[in-house]
Amino acid sequence: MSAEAPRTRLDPDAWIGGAIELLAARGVNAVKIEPLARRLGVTKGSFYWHFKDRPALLAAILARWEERQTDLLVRIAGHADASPAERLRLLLEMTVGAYADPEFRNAEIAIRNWSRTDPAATVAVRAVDARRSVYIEDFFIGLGFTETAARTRAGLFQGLLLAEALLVRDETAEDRTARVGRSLDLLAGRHRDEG
Amino acid sequence: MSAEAPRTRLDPDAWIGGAIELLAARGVNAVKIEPLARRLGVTKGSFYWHFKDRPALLAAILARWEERQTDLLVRIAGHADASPAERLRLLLEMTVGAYADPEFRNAEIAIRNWSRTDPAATVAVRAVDARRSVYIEDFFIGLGFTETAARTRAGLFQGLLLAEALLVRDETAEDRTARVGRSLDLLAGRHRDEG
DNA sequence: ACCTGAACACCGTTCAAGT
DNA sequence: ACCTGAACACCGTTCAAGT
Repeated sequence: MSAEAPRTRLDPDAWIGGAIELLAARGVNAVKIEPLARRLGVTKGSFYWHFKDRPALLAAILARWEERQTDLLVRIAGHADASPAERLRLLLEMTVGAYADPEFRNAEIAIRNWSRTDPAATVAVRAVDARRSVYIEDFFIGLGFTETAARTRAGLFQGLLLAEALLVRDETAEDRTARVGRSLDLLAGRHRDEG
Repeated sequence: MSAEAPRTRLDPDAWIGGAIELLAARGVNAVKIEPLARRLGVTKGSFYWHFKDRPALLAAILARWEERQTDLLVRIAGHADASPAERLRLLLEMTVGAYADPEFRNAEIAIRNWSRTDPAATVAVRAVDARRSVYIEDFFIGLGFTETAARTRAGLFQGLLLAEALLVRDETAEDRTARVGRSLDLLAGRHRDEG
């Protein structure tokens, strides 16, 4: 019935979504109430209706990230037809590759660095890493490695995950894909790269 | 001749040193003029005698880091008696391990995250990574791998470097050392961890 | 040559008041 | 139920003035 311009009325999710965009683009410290309010078309005072303060917003971001990472492992588990090696590749591509959730692909490293200085972020990262570790180790055990060997290789896989997210490389997309493929083959015990 | 209390008079290096402490402890965005001035016992106004502005201080930090990383590669090259595998372990330990320069050990990841949002930091990180890559690849080539295989393994080694710097693990120091040892053995082509 | 002190702009937080 | 607007504290930057 109303003919007036749509008044901007927000819910906490809208603030969290906007906050994650800022986080991914420019780090935790760019997640500021006033610029965020401007982006959302409201005054900064209204933020405090939805959240107690800035730390409460940051906690909500972490909760959303943890949820998403857990979902991801569940989704991969759903690929009943995929081999352990294919699941590893899926995990890599869904975390840092082309199939990664764009909302979080760039947020991953921002969150990881944030965790160096904020105990709340440390807890979230530790939880996600621990879940990933168990998952990845199980893959390698599924490939026939001993528990010790699986832990070693899982550590290297997680390193690869981080390196792909973090390192700036002068490399074409094809070269990257090929190199990642050889890396996974190496970790999985095949040695196609030796030739 | 003067009997007065030592007046606090600083040079640019003193500001850079204090800035790196803040960077390592709490990230780039904690490198703020006013708190830094307080730590150094002067007023913030005096900062602008030594530096044009905050970006100029940040640029000086990056220059110092690049210098240090280059020095590190040179120092390792000086270990004429060390095998390629031992050099890799040295690089790892001097970058993230117990032998790392304490001024920069914690700054490493802070700088890397910083590079996601600041082009000047991107340039510095890219330069350091490129130099490290060449160096590490040469180690693997020295171990008898083809260029392609060396590049693959160098990528995994850099990942390991990042993982050790970044990941929060529930692991004793002994377990960590053993796992890192097995990781290096695996990358170097030995397979002691299979047993 | 280096530092102080006062000034102004920007963001976090609060809160009384609006709709 | 959600938003505005004004208020106050903190940090970046400038600059005239001190020693």
